[in-house]
Amino acid sequence: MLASKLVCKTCSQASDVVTDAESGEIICTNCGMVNSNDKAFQVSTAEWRAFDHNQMMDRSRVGMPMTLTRHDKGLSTVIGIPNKDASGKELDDSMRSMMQRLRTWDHRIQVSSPTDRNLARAFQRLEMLRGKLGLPDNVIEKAAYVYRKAQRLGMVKGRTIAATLSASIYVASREAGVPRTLAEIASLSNISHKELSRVYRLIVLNLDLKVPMIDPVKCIAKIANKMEVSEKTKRHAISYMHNVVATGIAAGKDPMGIAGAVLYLSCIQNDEHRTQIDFAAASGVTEVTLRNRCKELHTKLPQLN
DNA sequence: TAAGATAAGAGGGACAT
DNA sequence: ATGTCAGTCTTATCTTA
Repeated sequence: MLASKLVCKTCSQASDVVTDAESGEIICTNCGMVNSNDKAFQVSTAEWRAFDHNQMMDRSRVGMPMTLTRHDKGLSTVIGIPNKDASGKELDDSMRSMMQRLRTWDHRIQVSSPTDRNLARAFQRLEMLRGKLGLPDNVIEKAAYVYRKAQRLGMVKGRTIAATLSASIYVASREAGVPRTLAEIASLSNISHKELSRVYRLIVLNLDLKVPMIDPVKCIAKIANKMEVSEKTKRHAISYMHNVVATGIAAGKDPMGIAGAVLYLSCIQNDEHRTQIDFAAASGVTEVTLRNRCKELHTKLPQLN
């Protein structure tokens, strides 16, 4: 357990907040509020205030910020390589060999349990995928959190780390409202779409998550950026999409398919000629699906076409 | 060459057994 | 737990303009 001073948003007290070292859950010691993310708390700013350089140096808290994306949450210390003592003098032979033994154990203790080894490997992979997928830090942290929980529930057993991790990333990006499709994540992490979606459903089920619907308006923005359509068309498409969502046509359909169709029709209306093939590729659906969505929009919302 | 149509097949959710 | 069914999406192929 790690303790720090935070302001709980539930009881508004600057109380001691305890972080569960296992799950990363945050507990307010004043009102007992348990939260799975730190949005319910804000860092108490009072003790950070500094009015001159000396105070600032005095009050700065050194060290890396805590992160869930390392198996030890980035809190461990490591015995360094140079064989020198604190004053910079070379160590004698017996001390030198002792430090070597300590280094060995230092390393063994840090990544010792099977759980830690698993997490270490998973987060190594997470770091690799972060760049490929272009995901912001909050999504990565969230993914690490979801993975820890899944791991604790024994869900990685019998499955690959890669699949569970990728599913965690998908969950995290959905929750953060960053549109990434299952297919995108699957192909970048070299897992089959099928396996990924299976693990994803399992995680949602076992962790009892309520993953929000992907915002179709965000999908519009994503496709529009890829296709480099004009600002005017984009705005047209977004207002169009609001109408579509209001009628409930979008329910049960792939939001990327809908977004692609809406954007395609908006382009036609604004005399921007693009092919269905291009839109299908940018949306990650087939032309047929795109056409079907277009047809539905034509029949169900004729006043907007 | 782009768009439209059709058919077969896969995978998953809802529901009953 | 297992099977069935309706609905969705994909792939492949052919036709139309």
